[in-house]
Amino acid sequence: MARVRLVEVARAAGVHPGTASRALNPEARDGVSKQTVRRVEQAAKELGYVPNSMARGLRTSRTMVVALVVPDITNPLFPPIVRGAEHVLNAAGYTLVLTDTNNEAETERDQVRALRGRGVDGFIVATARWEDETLQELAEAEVPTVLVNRRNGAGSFPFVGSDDRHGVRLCVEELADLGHRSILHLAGPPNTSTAASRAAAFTQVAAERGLADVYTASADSYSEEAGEEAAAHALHEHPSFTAIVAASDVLALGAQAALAARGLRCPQDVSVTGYNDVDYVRKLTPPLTTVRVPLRREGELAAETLLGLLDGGSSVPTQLLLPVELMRRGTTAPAPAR
Amino acid sequence: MARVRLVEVARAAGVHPGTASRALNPEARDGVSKQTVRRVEQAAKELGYVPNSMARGLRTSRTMVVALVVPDITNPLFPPIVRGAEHVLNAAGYTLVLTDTNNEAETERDQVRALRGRGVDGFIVATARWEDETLQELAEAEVPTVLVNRRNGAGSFPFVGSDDRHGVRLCVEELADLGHRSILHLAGPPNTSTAASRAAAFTQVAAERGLADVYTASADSYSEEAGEEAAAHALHEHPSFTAIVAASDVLALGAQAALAARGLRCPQDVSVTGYNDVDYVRKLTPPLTTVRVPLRREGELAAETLLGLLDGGSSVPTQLLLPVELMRRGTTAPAPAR
DNA sequence: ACCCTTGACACAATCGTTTGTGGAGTCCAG
DNA sequence: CTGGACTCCACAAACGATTGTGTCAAGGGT
Repeated sequence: MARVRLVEVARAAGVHPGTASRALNPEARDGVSKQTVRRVEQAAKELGYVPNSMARGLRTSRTMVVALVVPDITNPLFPPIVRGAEHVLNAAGYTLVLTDTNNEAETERDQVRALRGRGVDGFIVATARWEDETLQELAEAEVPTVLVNRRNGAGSFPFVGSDDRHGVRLCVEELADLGHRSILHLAGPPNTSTAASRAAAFTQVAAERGLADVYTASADSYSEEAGEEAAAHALHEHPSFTAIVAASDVLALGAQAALAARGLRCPQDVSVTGYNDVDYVRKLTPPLTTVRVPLRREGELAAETLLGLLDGGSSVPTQLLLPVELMRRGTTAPAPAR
Repeated sequence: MARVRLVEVARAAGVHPGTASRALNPEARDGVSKQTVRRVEQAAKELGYVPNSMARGLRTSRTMVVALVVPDITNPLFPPIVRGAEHVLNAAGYTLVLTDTNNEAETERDQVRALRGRGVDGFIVATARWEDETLQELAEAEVPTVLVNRRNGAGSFPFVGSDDRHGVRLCVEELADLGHRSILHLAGPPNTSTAASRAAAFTQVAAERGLADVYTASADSYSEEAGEEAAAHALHEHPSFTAIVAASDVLALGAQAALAARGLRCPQDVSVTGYNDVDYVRKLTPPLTTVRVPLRREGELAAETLLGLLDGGSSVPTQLLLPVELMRRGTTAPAPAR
């Protein structure tokens, strides 16, 4: 059963295809009589007409497709974002293509180029590095793009993220209130905005609270192994820490592994906080104290922002920071007496 | 900077667009001299020619896009599948669109229809129910489709999954070997193939091992809450169980919750096994004994199968069952003396 | 010397929409 | 009764590729 085309609908309604096209398109329905619109719609419904989006795309050069670029869909940070974005995109008639860059700048570049060739209308990018050539390409070509979760240095794109500084503040203050004076910040890889702003917030808040014995160690990536390694090294140098503020949940897990390796208990000996409140960390024992980030909402807002860009034209790049919340759980406790 | 079209490449190479098209297409390169092919390729590269996939799609009615349908990308079961599928699809020049049905049959139907309208070349479906109208529609329209993880009753599509029966056998035998005689099977929702085959395997193996006191309880969905409820109910009726074989990891978590609610410890009082070996269950305390399923491989194979369908035409529907492996961890222990 | 084959390319139709333009009809005012 | 002003629609040209069918020349066989 071949697909029914616009011509058939037009014939059934006794009008010219062009007229049928306008009748079906709410934007252009002005020049068509109500009568005709009804007849065409009727015919379309009866024949089960589904417009051929390639023909349409060819003519209008809009595909109604947007791409979402993530480093690794396996990382529980991203599925909620994907979900949120897909939800609002679908509602607006867009289709979401997901692309997983495997955390490699090169694959990312290739993927994005391929997608551009496919005529994708816009990008939501969750992989931004601080210096990011892919994003630069997109900027130069003026491809509608919005950044989510992380941003780049150039700052030429709208960005939807969360209030990193406040999140870290919550952690540090909580720990300070619990009596901790000697705190390690386990930061993310330096080429990411999240790592940078969280680290900056850490030193600032530590200073505000008069914490003198603080230190920042950077992990090479947002992975448990990198976290463990960085934490182990830092703990070796500065065994005095009684608390660790990790820049992400997986880093916190790495930190806990490093503590365990040194025979330190969490939270009795050393408190640990995570970041993101990824799905499962509340089920661990002890459940991880962490900062809840509204990931799904980020995805939704990123999509909405992109939609705005797509039909509204370009406005001033928005920078949207969603509020975060401290989830007090089992990995934080009063500083041990020494 | 407008995109360069085939005409421009042709002009640059001094040939007709039609010839340029053939020169660039490895399939049709026969009727073109090596000389010309080289000139055209050269020109294409210099001008940075990227074919307009909509124009091409309109003409060839192939979009080089396949859709992957998942119930909930937030469920850690699916990201590895997505990843595997995307990997092989990309390598073959295809683009993957992800669609999350939110576990609702109706959204699924709508999404699939919309995607069909978009001219998607094929589907990989991970949401199959035993009786599935969406799949029936796809079958009737003869849309290239392969099922992954779960299959439907009709069996009209190729399927890539894992050896459910063997996985359950491993669990039951392990528990029997540990001395358990009274085992509960916490099954998934009855309209899924995974639930059915795992439950069938359970009763079969239990019979083989001469286990008399066995019972199967079905959860309404693959969710922790449903698992807890079903397990709580079963434990209320049959307090004698010393082990639970859950049909999925999240169900196992639900079962553990139900045990805790009754004041029973795992594994000292009751052993529990999960299924799938989803990413984080090994980090729980105690780490979950479960069946490892090669999810990523499933995704890869599903994609390969679909590719075969797409250019090879239709062969006999394959049913591919990957081997599984028991991960002995902390939630299984010898049966307590009574 | 003639015809036929064959290789290499040009030509033009085609995929299914959208959209600028023109034309037929109607209505009302001058 | 004529001439605008409208309304509603038909016509046809795009969009950018692919592909069946010609065409032309060169080459080879007899």
